Amino acid sequence: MDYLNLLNESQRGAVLHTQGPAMIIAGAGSGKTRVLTYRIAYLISQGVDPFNILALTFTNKAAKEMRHRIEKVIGNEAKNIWMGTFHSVFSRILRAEAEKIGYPKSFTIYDTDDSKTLIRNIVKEMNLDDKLYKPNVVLGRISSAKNKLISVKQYLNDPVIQADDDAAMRPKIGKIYETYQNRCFRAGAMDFDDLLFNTNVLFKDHPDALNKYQNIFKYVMVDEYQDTNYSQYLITRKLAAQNRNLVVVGDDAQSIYAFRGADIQNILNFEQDYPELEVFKLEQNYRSTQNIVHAANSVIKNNQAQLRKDVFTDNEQGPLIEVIKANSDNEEGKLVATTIFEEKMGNHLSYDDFAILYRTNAQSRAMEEALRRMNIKYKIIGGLSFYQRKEIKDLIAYLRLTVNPNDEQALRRVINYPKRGIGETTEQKIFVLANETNHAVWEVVQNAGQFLGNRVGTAIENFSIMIRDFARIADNTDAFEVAKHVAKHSGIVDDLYQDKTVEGLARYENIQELLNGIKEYVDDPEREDKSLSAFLQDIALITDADTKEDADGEFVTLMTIHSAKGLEFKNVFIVGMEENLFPSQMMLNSRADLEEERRLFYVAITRAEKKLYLTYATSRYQWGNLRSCEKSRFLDEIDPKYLNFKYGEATATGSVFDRVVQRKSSLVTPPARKQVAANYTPPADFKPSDTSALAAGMKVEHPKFGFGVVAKMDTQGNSTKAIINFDEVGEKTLLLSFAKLRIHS
DNA sequence: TAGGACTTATTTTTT
DNA sequence: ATAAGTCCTA
Repeated sequence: MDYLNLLNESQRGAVLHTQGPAMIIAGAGSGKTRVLTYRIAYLISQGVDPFNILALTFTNKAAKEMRHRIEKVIGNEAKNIWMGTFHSVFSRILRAEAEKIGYPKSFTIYDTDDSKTLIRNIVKEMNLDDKLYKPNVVLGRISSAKNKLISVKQYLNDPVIQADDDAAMRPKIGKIYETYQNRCFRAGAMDFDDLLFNTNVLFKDHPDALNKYQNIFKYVMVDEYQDTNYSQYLITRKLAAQNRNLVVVGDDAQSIYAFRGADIQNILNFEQDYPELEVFKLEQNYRSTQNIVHAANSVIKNNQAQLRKDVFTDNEQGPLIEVIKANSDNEEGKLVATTIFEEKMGNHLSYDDFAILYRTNAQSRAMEEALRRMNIKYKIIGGLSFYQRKEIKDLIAYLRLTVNPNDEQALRRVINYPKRGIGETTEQKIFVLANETNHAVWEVVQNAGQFLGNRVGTAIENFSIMIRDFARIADNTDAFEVAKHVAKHSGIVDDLYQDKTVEGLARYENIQELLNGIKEYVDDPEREDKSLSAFLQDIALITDADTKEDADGEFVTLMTIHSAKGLEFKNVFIVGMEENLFPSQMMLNSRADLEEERRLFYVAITRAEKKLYLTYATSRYQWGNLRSCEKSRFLDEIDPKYLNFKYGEATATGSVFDRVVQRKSSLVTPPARKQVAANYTPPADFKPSDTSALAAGMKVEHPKFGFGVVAKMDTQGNSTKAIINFDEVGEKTLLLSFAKLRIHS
């Protein structure tokens, strides 16, 4: 039990609290994770079965790390603790209980793209204005309803909600929500919010199931409690209702997910629900220097809404925070890269000691370029993840369809990829029929022969046979064997192999990498369920931030501030400290929004252990054109006694001006544009000739291109092309079966 | 039906 | 800048 000696008084108090509700208010860097891990270790040492402990974290990464640390203290038993994100834990539970609420066991999890595409389809089907009903807006509305546990029925019957939507000129959102929900259900699919929503449904409608999990999860712990939404709050409240052993850990100053429905109110609710609760405040920061902690405090005190808390540290004072001004986003990148290089060399540091944090993913570009130029190894967390690449999504769509043929979005994606002659018209027919008869699309596909022409009918028939064949294989083998088979027999690999360009090769390799990943998945000796269905369930909830920590060598880490939460680095650069960027333009409209941005800044500052750099540029490219920028108001909120100002040297070479001049001059000579077809008007009596005997040297007339001479004939299989030199528009290659030509010789 | 040219929105953050 | 969606032509 010697680890108890490593804790300060309030930390120890929290660890030793084993029975009844508790709230731990943990300031940044106050040893929160340490408390959580020791508390779990302590529980187990007191005889609690690890199977009875549920620890909910915010990211998979946090869960993995915590499990690691507990393992170090208590060994293998740590594997038996239920630990993960809300989404992953409850999707596992839903998988086991799906049939109780009318979903198939192998339900699909729709990602945000699937949801948006579906909404786009629905808006179109309903003949609504897609300018008004943008997928983002509609999905946001639906999502926030679900996070508040507002069902379709409640949504449609709530006059306040209707008034809101009316006022926003979007009265039909309720109807879209209804259709969306029906379509998801019909497809056997849940979106991210449904995972939590349906867990609530399960617990509400099936007391036996609730009871079962109440008995399993005798000890419940929630990390990052300030970021939970109502739906999550209710799940934990229900689970803990019997044993009341609920411990939450949070820091109101680090609440940065209100945009996703997180509700600070949950902390206040917590105190009402459990009047007997014990509160522990962890206020000593062990992570950062005095300068950093004080600077962070001076920022956060500009917020009105906060629980007062005094974060302090006994650490050294440390160097001042550097503020660096650059003339452009590229120069900003250059300054960051050179600073990293010099710091590393001068102080014998590792690249692992550096992180570059930004507000938006788009900012990574300039940083990457600069780092690459200096040969500094880096790793980007987040952004477009591996699983969002087209070729990966294509293969995954086949796999999803294999497991759940009703998966509408997957079907749409691959029904005609690779090309198999099932065009848009046919696709429309199928979907319309499915909607009219309220059948799953797959039913329609399987009976497609009855209402389609021979040719298309056969194509669909073959497609359907192929998928059923995949499904049969999936029943008998593990995820890797199926995936390998599918990659080959779906035609994806062949299709990519055709493409010999660099990008094509990369896509081909990505497929290989996905297959490797699946192989690794099934080879994991601790993996119990190696089915394709289990694999799909798992990857649906994985983000790039969680994937492989391929530790080959040291590297600088680049990520958004949001994904940096919970992490720490010796040296941190917060880049893009500019108005409209950080704070984001979208967050300037209300005090609450601005305060969330400020908390985000607070989170960013407190990631740093030793040294912090804040950089901004006076101009930056946005959507392809140059904008000038002002430095962020947040810079002025830091007490200047903690700051040291530095300016990027605006040298004659490489400054932003060169680039402007360059851009301008390239505009002077507009890029050679392809000649547009001359507006040749054919004579009234124009009549295409029989072109079967067309040959090189013949003179022809085209209704649009005018007169020309056949340069060359090119027959490949059953398609014949003619390469013709037209007098007006130059050389054109025309497919003979389509081209209307009159022969003039 | 397929492929290319053209248009349009997107950049706030994530499970 | 870029990607995705739409329109047009053969």
